[in-house]
Amino acid sequence: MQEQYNPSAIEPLVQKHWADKKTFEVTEDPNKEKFYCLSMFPYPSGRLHMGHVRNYTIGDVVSRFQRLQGKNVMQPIGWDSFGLPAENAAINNKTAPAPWTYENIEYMKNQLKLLGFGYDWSREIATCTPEYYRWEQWFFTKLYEKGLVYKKTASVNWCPNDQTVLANEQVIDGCCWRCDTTVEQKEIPQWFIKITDYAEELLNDIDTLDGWPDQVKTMQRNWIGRSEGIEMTFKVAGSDETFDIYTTRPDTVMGVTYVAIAAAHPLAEKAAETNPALKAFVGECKNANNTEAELATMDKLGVDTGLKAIHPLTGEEVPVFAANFVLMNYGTGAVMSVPAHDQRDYEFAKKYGLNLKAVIKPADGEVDISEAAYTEKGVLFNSGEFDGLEFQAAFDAIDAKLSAEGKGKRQVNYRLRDWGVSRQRYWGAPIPMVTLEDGTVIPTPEDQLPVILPEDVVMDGVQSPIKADKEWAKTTVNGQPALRETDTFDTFMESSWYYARYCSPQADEMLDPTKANYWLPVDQYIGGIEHACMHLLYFRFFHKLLRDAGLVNSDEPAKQLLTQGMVLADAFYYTNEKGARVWVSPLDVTVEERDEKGRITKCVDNEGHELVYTGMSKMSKSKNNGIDPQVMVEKYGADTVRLFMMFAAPPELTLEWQESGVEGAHRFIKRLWKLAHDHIAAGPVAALDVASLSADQKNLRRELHKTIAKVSDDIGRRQMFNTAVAAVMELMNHLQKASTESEQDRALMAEALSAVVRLLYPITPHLSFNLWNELGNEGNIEDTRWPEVDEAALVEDSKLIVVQVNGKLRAKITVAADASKEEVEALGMGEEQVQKHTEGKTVRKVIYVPGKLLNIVAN
RNA sequence: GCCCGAGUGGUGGAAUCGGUAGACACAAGGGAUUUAAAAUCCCUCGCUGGUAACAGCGUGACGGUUCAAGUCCGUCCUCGGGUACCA
Repeated sequence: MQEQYNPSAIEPLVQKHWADKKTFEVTEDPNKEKFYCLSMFPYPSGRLHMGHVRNYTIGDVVSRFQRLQGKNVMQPIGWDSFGLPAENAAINNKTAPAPWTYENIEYMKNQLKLLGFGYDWSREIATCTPEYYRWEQWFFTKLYEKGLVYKKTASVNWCPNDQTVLANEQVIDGCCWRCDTTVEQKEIPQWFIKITDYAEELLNDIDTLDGWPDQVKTMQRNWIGRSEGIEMTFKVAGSDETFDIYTTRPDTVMGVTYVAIAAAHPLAEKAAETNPALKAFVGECKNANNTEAELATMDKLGVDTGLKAIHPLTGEEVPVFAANFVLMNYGTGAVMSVPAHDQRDYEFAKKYGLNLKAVIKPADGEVDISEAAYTEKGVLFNSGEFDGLEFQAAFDAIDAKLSAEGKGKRQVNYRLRDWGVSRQRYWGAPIPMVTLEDGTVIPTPEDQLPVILPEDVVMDGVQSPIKADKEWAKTTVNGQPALRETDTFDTFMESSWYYARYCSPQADEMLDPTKANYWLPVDQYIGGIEHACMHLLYFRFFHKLLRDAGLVNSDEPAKQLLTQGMVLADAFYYTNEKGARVWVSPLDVTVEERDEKGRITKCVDNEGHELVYTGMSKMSKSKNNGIDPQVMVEKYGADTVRLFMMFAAPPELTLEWQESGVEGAHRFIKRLWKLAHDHIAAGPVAALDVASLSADQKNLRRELHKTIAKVSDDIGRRQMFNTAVAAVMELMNHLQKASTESEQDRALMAEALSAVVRLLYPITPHLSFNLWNELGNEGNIEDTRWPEVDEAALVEDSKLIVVQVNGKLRAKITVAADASKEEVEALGMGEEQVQKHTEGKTVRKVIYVPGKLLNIVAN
């Protein structure tokens, strides 16, 4: 054994061993409990970043821990390889998206291997290959046949200068990111999948996701947004036209003083024909960006259409406004407005001089709407026959009346909208639909799948190559000429079922149900919280679609979910002669001065520029503060990088990259290596005889077994890897101070080191792989079992009791483990500090938490 | 705007079910070792007062519940994630 710890010597050898022995390749084994551990697969952007390293280290820790629990662990990896960045990179580098993507995959694959992740590489998939996306295309045609797919027009961001569709990300302050032209909205036909058919089940089944964080479950519930309300019909005065509105506050319906309709509503468009001001407004609204954030924060504008609507209950006529905050695509395209009881309506009414009519008041007082709307639920007044009713009674009564008159009905609505899967981009899976000469649209027949995306293309930066090449779309279906769909799928399609494909990655069908049902559901899924609503909802939705297609037999795709936080780093800049900020990589920064607390007060870069330190921010290109994992692995070794990542923060919080912390992790590993080396160098060890241990030895052994219990719980149940590492560090501090003189001292050290090496194995597998054999153990550490707790070693003869007076700590006493409350109280009262603080007071109450705390309440 | 989180020493964080606030690290300061340095090892380290014993204060802010609150409740502030075509 080498005296010095040298990761660059051991890590490649261990990695080669894993590759040669195919240690992590697994097959279905009905005799073993399975464990499917899945990390969200990466987009092959070029190089691994620290966010990936964090995600995959967590996955590897869980996988290796479960393996030592004796389970049949599958941990696959692949590439989410369709997407927008490949198109941009292709344009910039004058190449095509495919070769750029495949090169990135090769590079990043090597980086993953350097980090020592225990993947079953035989299951690797890339979603941009026809072998993968053909089944997605096939499945889409099956959904179409089931009636779960439909086509409708929907708006996209359109740059009139580039003649191209832009993603939301490519629209900056309403303008094209490339040419700065004002972006317009354009209605085009697109494909949708009816996720709303599953809204109720997706909502209800959240209750079964016991292993998911409450945070994610709450976000999904709100995203689906079930509401109960009433849909009612308004007539347009002096015409036969009607329109519907939906409200969750039917109790306020008597307070309606106007209605608002979308600018794109047929009624508004018709009225605009004879109303120039309205026509101008309708035109403006067409070009407004319609992201939710923008809609909610923009100025609420409207124009009177001149139309009057007839209130379905009072028969009164109220004005109809066209408004920019009502969208034709969402809901019915019209809303009733109750300015007295809705803040948005209140502000709108004040702006346009519309009436307010208060109809709800608090049960115990009067309503005041002089400053703001009264939005609480209360008691109805000013509402004729409904006066005096409370919310639910009013809801029921108004529903009954509207239903009886055929003017409305009770309805459950969802905020969730159907999933638009069409993208007007090249680098994605072609949507397998064709249009026949007579205009009929049908799915691509199964024997013509996959619809292959050509890879040898030239990106002109404007149009998708399969749209630019007019020949590509031409095909023949059932002997008739036909045109292929040239839109591609949203890349969320690929990431919605990859977890199932991993179970049978080479199957000549979408998936092999026998294999899928062995491995699924995923036992542990790990990824960023940013996916809480979209990816994780599509993922759950797709699983139900697979189930209803008879391909899997479970209801949910993943039992347990862990959402990891971001990775931040220090950011520094200086201002150059032109006044621009030049961001300097933290690796090129030298700290010259610190204040008395150790805070940075002066730092410079390699060229001597004095820098401004801006604190921690998310690792990004724009701030030049990304730390390359590969550089860190080369400098410290993979085990150190992994250990630091797991130790620096709990997995769900943001993690601050501190190189001094990495050095600390490295020092710890070196201390362990030295302790093991010195122990081994001292020669053979006798068997441990627990009965003969001294008091000190017993205490040390208790620390050891407490640590085993804590680390097992921290990794296995709590997923607090940081405290698991801290516990091992604490144990190591004890071990380093322990005597090694007697035979039993050394026997105890052998037990401890063999346990420590296994406790750290999930986090530092290369180190543990080595030390396991160096310590004289036969076989590979992968085939051993997690250390067991000796309950007998945990027993304590005495307990430390905290003594408080009125909740303030005054003394600590040690009592026999089986001491009674009376004995503890007597001992506690006898303490000098307790006497002092109870002097002249009467003891009112004594609270005793057995084995822990005594609180004496006195005044 | 709306939905969801987070906020604890100089710093990252710990405190698992309401019961000792600051585990474990990092940084800083002091010391040992060394010709010297690196490395390593030892000590100190929330704030205020005090030589000390000790006392008071202290978990974003302000209130509340409780024998006891970082933890529960209410109001607010700041930062982060999402907001349906970034992945």
